[in-house]
Amino acid sequence: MNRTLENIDYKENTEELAMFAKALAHPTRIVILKHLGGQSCCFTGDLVEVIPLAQSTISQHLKELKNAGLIQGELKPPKIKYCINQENWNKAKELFANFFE
Amino acid sequence: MNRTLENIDYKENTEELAMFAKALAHPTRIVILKHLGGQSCCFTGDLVEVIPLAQSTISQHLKELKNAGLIQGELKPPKIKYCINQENWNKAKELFANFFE
DNA sequence: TAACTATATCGTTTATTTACGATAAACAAA
DNA sequence: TTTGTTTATCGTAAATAAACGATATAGTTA
Repeated sequence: MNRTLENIDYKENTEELAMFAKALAHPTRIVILKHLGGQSCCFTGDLVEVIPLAQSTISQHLKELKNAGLIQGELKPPKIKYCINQENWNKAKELFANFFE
Repeated sequence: MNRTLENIDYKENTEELAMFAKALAHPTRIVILKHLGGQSCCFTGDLVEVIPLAQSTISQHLKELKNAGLIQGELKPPKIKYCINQENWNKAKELFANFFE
């Protein structure tokens, strides 16, 4: 990490694109997003059954996707239904599309 | 990192997409790629002048982009001319486009 | 051959990420 | 109220990433 330099300010799009890319930078998170793909949603437990990782690990990945804004959780006690956040998904889609021309 | 579980095998596209995303997951690397954008190429030194980071740090980022296959270096002694690797760039472009539908 | 130039690599430090098991929290149902 | 279910959070260990300065390397030029 940067230790001695004051923070660089990149253009906003640059930061945002890097942020979305970081969210996609792990195969488990790609799998989760593919699972949620299109309009469909799912519960944490569904993912735990499909992905061979500890429940806590999957929860952690979900948190990162949520922090990046790509998904959102809706309370359906005692479960939580996760869906794509369509607005940010579209934003990410556009940022990548523009980036690649 | 995964310590106790044998490696999961994700589908190939999943791994590859995550790998490209990881390469894009830092604003400095986005800046570098934008700089190289389209067909134009540049030398390491050009980037060092533009980006306020140590030369060694930039070289490190270039190495990661090269490892991901997104750029390639051509010897123009004593310089090295970096360009987009168009083939892999297109592959990445397609993977992202498909992923986002 | 000796110096110069441009870039890569090495060694190091600090921060972040990824994984786990254990535990806590929120809510429903008994 | 107690129990069960589902998910998040905590604490921790190991790996990886990001930054730097110092040094090595490759190829020109003097």
